[in-house]
Formats: sequence, structure tokens, C-alpha cells
Amino acid sequence: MTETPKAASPIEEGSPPFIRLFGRYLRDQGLPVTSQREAVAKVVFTSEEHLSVDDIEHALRLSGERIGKATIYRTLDLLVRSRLVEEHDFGEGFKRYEHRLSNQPVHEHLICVECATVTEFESDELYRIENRVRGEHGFMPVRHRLEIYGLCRSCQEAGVQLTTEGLICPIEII
Amino acid sequence: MTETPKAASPIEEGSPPFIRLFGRYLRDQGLPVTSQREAVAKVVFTSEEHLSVDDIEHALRLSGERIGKATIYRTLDLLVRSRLVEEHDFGEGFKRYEHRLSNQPVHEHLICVECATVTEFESDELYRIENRVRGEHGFMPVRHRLEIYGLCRSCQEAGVQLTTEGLICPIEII
DNA sequence: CTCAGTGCAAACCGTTTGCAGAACG
DNA sequence: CGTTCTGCAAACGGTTTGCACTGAG
Repeated sequence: MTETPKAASPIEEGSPPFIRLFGRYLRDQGLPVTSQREAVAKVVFTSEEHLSVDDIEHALRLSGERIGKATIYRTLDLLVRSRLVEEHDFGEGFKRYEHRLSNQPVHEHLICVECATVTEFESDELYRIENRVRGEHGFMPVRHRLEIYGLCRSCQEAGVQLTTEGLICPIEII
Repeated sequence: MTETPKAASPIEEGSPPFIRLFGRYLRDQGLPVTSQREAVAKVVFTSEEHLSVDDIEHALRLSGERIGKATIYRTLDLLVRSRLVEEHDFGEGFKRYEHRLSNQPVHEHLICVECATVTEFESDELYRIENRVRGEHGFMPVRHRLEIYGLCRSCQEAGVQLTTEGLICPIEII
């Protein structure tokens, strides 16, 4: 903080590697590298959470940046296109974003329906599923989405019960 | 059509079994059984597609029914609660609905990113995944969502290519 | 200097809600 | 007959877009 030479210059030597990657992408595409884009990228790459746009806006505000929502959306679009960031929809009515530079290159999500905590896990079985699908259906998988909803350990230990109001085994009782 | 005794009466003897099931659910819940609810249920149970609300509205219009969108949404909510119908979000910006009275009780979806065709497939591997997750993470699965996006056979045969614009293997090139 | 980016506010669009009148039970 | 439903239209909320201004290259 004391030796940083002021530098309003965006995405240059001082930047962390993942942000430089985004700069590379932008240059590759012939797009300007702006301080706003850097700021949004920094928030996303710095966090290990699944961030909503509001989360990102809030984080930016905390660090003194004042960036419009539209710019955040537009930058996220670029980040997703660059494949540095992944977009998720956990059925909350809005999207979440997660950078792809973690130690878990490919992973799926466990989502607690009680406390909304998201846990990540890996699954080789999915490769088997994709191979099977390729063979049996002639379908070429490109990407997938596997989310398992249920109760996380701590909610179970807290004694949370799930209520079922629907018809049970409807087929049988016709 | 000729012998039907006019009957504006909703969800009674003449109705197909799955619609009677919905009537049973409504009565169990102490809710009125209305002709609108019957009409919406009939459209959903009659189709083997993944219907959007617009699809349903359109089908109702074709059969002469004039039912407001709000009522369709409200009825779908009841159908989902009753567990007779499943709600899907294939990332199109709106929901789709599919009844659960088919021959494939539990199935996953293959979604063609080119032509948007949805194919269903079953996967025992998923049970294995859920069991593993139960053991390794203490997570109790309740429901899941597995969607594989890619190219269906006919789009591949039609020579469709997917364009990749993002950075390839970003981690390596820092 | 030029072209794209930014910020604001308005538009969008699927979905939800409030309310007066109609229907179920 | 009271309670719930229906239909309309307005509200909602996340996301997108149009446009004048700013800034990157």
C-alpha cells in the first residue's frame, strides 16, 4: 500500500496473474482494458464464493469503487466468455459467478435446501455417464450441470426435518 | 364427444385418472376444484413434452379455453406442490413443466445447445454418486438436477460445429 | 482523435400480486 | 353465504438496452 506507485493504469505488471489473464483475453479480442473491468475481475478472482451480482456490487462499494450494475453485468459476460468464470443458477431467481482458477477444475455442487450452503465435490462417475450417453444416444456432451439438493450435515444435526405435502407415490393410488 | 352429457362439472367420473389424482390432492388440501384447474392439468398431463407457460396458454387457447396467465401460474404451483408435476429450468430464462406419470419415473436430460431438443435418459450412476456424497459429506440428498448440454446426433450429422472463443486451458499460460 | 466503454435510467420479460367480481362447497 | 378462485392489470426483480458522456488506444 505504501510503495504502490499510484498507477491508475489498469491490468499491468502489478496485477495478480489471473487478472493479467483477463487482460490477455481482452487484448486478444481487441477490447479495451478498463479500470472497471479490472475491478470487477479482481473481486471475482479474489473470492472463493459463488457470488451474486449484488455480492460483487457490495464488494466494490466496500473498496471504494463505484461501478454501475450494467457494467458489472457486461464485464461478467466477458469473463464468462473468456471461460475464466463460470455462471451458475441455483434456482434462487438470480445468477451466481465463480472463477475457474481454483484447485478443483471440474466439480459439482451440493446445495442445502435449509441453509443454502453450497459444497463442492468431484465425480468421476459423471465421465462414465457422459461416455455412456455418447455411445447410447450419439450425444456429444459439451458441458453439464449436476446439482444435488438436500440437507447438509449441520442442518441434519440441528434436527431440521423436511416436510412433504405432495401425494406419495401417485401412480399406485389411482 | 356425442354422448358426453354436457357436464360443466369439473374433475369427476369422466376425467382421466391423472386428473382425478389432482382432484384428490385438491380435496385433501381443502381447495376448490375448478374447471380452470382441470383444464390446465389436462394440458400438462396430456403432453409428453417439457411445456413452457406459453405452450400451455397456447394449448388452452386452441381448445377454446380462455384462462389467464396468472391462473396458469397458480395452478402450476399447485401441481408442483402435489408432486404430480416437475418444474425445470433449462437456462432459457423461463421454466418448463413435465408431469411425472410417464414410464420413466426418474430421468435426467440431454439438451442440445444447437436445436434445444431435450432427450431423457436414466442413470444408475447417480444413485452411486448420491450414496457417496451421503458417506463422504454427510449430505442427505433429497432431489437432484443433472443436465448434460451438447450436440445431439442429428445436429452433429448436420455438421454443426461449436465455436470456442474463450482462453484455452487458462491455468497453464499465466 | 476515434471508437468502444461507462453510467444512468428506462425498457424488458417472466413471474407475482392486489383487487373487484365470479364460483365452489 | 362465506371463502377461495379468477382475470385483469399493475407491480416486481433480475437483467438488458439506449443514449449522452467519458476514457482507452
